[in-house]
Amino acid sequence: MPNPLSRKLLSVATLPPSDIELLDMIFDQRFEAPAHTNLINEGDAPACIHLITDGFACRSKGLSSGRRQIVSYLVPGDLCDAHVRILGRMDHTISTLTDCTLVRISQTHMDQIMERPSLARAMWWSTLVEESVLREWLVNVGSRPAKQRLAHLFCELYVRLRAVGLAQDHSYSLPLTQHELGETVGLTSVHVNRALQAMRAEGLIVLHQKELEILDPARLVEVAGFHIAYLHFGTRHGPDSSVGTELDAGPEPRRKKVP
Amino acid sequence: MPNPLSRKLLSVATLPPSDIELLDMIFDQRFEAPAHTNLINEGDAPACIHLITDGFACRSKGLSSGRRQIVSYLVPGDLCDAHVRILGRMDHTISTLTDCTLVRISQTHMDQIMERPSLARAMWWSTLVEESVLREWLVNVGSRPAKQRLAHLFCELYVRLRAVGLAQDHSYSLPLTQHELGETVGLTSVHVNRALQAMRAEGLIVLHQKELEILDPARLVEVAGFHIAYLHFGTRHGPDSSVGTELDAGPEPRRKKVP
DNA sequence: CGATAAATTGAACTCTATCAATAGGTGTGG
DNA sequence: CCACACCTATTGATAGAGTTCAATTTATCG
Repeated sequence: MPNPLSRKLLSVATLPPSDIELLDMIFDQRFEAPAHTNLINEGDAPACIHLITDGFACRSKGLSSGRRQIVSYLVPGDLCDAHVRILGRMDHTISTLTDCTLVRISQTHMDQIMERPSLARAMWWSTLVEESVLREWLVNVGSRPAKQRLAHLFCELYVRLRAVGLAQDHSYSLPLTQHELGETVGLTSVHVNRALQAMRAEGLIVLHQKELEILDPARLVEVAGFHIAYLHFGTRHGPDSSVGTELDAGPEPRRKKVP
Repeated sequence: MPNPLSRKLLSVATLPPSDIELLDMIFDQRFEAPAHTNLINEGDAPACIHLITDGFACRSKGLSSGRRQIVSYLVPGDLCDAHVRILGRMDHTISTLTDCTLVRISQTHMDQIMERPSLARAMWWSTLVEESVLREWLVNVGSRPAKQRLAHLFCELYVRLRAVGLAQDHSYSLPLTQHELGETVGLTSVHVNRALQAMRAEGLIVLHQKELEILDPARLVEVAGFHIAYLHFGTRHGPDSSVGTELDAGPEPRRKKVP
């Protein structure tokens, strides 16, 4: 059973055994954090990096209105801040959503990682994918109605969780409240509730007891307008690009061409 | 008169003269692109990198509904895709918004740049800042009402344009249609129009003939909830962090603390 | 079992979209 | 220089999506 990080990186790059060993070496200083804990605050200049081994966490920014916007999810295998050092200061907060187990990676270890070309490259790949996901989230929140936003989020999570072995049979554990889902897709918990019920009524999904089941994958993908490409699985490096292949709505129809 | 790229990078890092020379060497293969041209399409695996020298461009993603969402602006000094090679395939489209003049940078040149440690670092800094801006845009679209979205966008653009010498005296050229502004902040052109009028009526800004004037900077910043930190100017490297200092609303009041 | 958080429901209200029509600007060809 | 065509901005009326408030029910947890 590989560790979540190497599992993730291997899904996209081929790494020499020595690199994988290095990744495993790092797995000693593990610790737990209860749900709803801030791991790093906006404005901090953190000294070390976190890797999530188990549980859900998120990046978020708080507004003066009291509302907070979740800007990304961190699931097992995700690094919290591989590259903070370059920016020097956090521009957002990282909090656990559920009880998490994490691994702290010292800057020294991180430097060792970045010295290995294939690891450094895989690491950068990972943060560029994060950026791509961010773009898709912006599209989601900026241009899709409530039901589609949720549908899209569910598709993405299915693919991401499946890649780390946390989803099977079109269903996975989604330990978030409707309020948190709302903070993610820019909706009220009340509205999230009603949208979920509508989706349930249409036989798309069931979300019950923190367990999400996708009843009609094909239609969910279609409703969501979900195109897996932005997750960049299996692009360029690895031969194994099968993951999630099944969850995608063919190519986007071309828009009116710009002259 | 320095070139826009080195100007931008110098604002955050100290570069040896040889690095600056290298950046200037690259400035030969310049070309023009008319407004509304796609430079790179979603799905492409581009062979070279573009740098904007003059004009506005954007990254966007199109939906099957026909709507497109602009996910970031590219202004002079911005590189279109420093690191596409790592992902291999574009997950979004890059188009000009106005007539642009660009510089094409070959992969060879790019490799040369990335071989210089301080340039590579500055380059990565630049893409991490882009990611930070993306997060802020997500917050903008996900949690702010129409007027605030526009206000926030105008603040950001002021700071960014000023950093490359394209804004003075709280005013700058904003050569976008209201429809394009809408595509940016997730609103209809009609609604953008009304929001702009309201802002004008309140004495916040005037946008006329593609020229934006900020009438009341302090209040605009306050309305927008604009906090300059996410642009990461002057963080860590350079001594010159004065740029845009004046356009910021003090620290965000702490939210209710998570236990 | 009681206490607290989460989910659900209904009604009223707000913001934003849609539709449709008018006015203003800009550029082109005659 | 004018007239026409086209794009952009503006306005009004109407509909829809999403929010707010408040109350109720259902889970969850010690």
